[in-house]
Amino acid sequence: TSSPVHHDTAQEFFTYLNDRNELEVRETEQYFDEQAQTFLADRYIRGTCPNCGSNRAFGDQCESCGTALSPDELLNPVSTLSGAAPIKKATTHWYLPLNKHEDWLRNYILKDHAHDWKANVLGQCRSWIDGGLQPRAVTRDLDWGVKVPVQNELQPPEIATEKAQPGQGTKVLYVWFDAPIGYISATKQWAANNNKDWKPYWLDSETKLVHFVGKDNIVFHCIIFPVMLKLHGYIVPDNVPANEFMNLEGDKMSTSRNWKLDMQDYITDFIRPENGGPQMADALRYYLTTILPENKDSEFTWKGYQDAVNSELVSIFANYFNRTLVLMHKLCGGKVPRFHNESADDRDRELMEEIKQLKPRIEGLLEAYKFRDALFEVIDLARKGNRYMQEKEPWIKMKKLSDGSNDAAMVQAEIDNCLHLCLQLCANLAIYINPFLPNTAKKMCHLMKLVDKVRDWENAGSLKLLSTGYSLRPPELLFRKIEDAEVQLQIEKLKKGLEKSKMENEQQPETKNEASNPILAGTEIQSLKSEIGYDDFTRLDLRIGTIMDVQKVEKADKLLKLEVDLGMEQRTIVSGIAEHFKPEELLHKQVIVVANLAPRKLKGIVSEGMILTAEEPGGKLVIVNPNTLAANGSVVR
RNA sequence: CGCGAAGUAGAGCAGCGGUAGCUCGUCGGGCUCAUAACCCGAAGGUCCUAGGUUCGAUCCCUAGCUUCGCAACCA
Repeated sequence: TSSPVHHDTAQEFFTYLNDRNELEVRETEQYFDEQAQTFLADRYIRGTCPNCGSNRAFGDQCESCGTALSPDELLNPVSTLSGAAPIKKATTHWYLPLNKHEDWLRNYILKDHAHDWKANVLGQCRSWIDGGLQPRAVTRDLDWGVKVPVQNELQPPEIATEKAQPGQGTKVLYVWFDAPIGYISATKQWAANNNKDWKPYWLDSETKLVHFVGKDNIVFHCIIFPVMLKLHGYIVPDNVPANEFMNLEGDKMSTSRNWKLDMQDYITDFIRPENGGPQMADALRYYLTTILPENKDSEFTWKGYQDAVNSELVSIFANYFNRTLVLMHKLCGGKVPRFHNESADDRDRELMEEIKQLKPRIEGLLEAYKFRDALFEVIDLARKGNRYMQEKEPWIKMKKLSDGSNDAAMVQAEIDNCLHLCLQLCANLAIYINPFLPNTAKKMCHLMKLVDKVRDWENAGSLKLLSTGYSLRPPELLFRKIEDAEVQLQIEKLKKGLEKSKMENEQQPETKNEASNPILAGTEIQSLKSEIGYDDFTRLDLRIGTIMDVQKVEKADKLLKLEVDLGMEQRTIVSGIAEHFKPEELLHKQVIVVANLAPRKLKGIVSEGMILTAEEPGGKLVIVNPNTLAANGSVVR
């Protein structure tokens, strides 16, 4: 989204809508925090509720009485960023009037797609639409991002008078508006690179647009982006089969905490030629597909990975392929035996039927976005192959043959038929598995000396993929197994990474952040506040304290109630850090306390001070504390 | 009482009014061509809890509990 193509596309998109009056311009007075030099989101403003008198109401809603508010109604507003009283400032923004499109959205989602969208997606959308759609601002006052392509006539008046500060000078497209347009600009770029026309991909009604997203992304892809697309005359999503979340070894994945699967590590440990080769990428693909969180959150565990790979992918699928090829070399001299139609029995015909019928079945599952089930069907076909072979027992028949059985011709025909069918099944498996495990399919075809074209989906179900007399390469294993030690190693690595990130965070704040949008990278470091005098500084009374007790505050996600020993006294401090620290992590830790901050009630508890934390660009909090133990009550300056 | 989704065998998941299923794991047996692989069989479940509707509820309704998301101008 930082490329010129994207900037052009996003600006064109904006201009197109703006020129057709599909956007509303509103000049609003918004609260502005002079210290933080930023306009304040409703939620960043607190004050006294005009309804119940609670002094902890937010700009949009009072937590105490539940009344919906607007920031203007608050008495004594305070910025939660700096603690200062914000001032009012005029600013102009463009809004996308989602409310005007409610009827269209109802038809589009709740009627047209009532039966082919997933329940969680429909539920989420219904909740949004029924909740009343509001115009959404598509621009923001920032000094980075895609500039709003409009001349100065709509720039707010304060620009001329105030000295230039970051965050004031320019209007940019707000991230959520410009990010999905990235899909379009990416298409343009790709088309340019490949000598294609990008237009049909976004304009032809035959094109099917499908967004594969996580559950947190549903409303953007189902409501907001479709409205934008419709207004610009582009096609709208045909489906948004949102997945739930995948966790890792019992905890949420997090880049900043190093609790993640690192691709580079996986490549080093598994995919390097000496460690398994490209098939091991497929091993990961396999496991990930089997735990796809299609209906509920799922969990990646290395043990689960090992089990899935070893006992399903290797033991059932790859082993079937391997034993077939080995047996063929042993019993049929490395060539595909002929199929004796006259000797075929019901069991043979049953298997042939199953091979054929799998094609429509998998197609149906893929069309319904049931990838997990589709892959299961492929493995199940290999399972059927194993069963078939077990029942036919060609190796026993071969013994009979060498023992000088009387009807040798018939026995030979049975062996031929069994292996012929097993081989055709192998070729089919390569085609069926190709959409899921491409590297594996490729290797299978290589071993069977099949050209790339054979892997085309149209060939699935055919029983004539390998012709009689065709000689095949000597068998090679498709995958290696995952050893217990490797699983241990990966888990150790994970834990070490977590420790390491903790250490690093304690020593020095990291600069990397979790934002996926490149525009956000490196730009979240807050600009400096305005200069203050030494006197201002001395007004702060900072003290060393030790946390003696930690409790979660009831019915509050973010609050922890801390008992802090300040030497001369013990203070109760309520801090909004529950999402970043577990109570036991904080117990007995030293902290720096703002000791002379006016007491304040939070969730009914009087908080007598504030503990200092550092906020990293990614939003992660780090406790600020003395390098070595210091006496409680020590003055910090 | 903000909204949505989820809670089913040790684990991962299907099912969604009529004898509770699948994969893996466990146990027992068979086979030996195959990466100790394959095949057959068995054990293992108050289908979150409590009420209700029904001839009958895992499934429908109500309430509650737990988990995860969304909502607080974060895509």
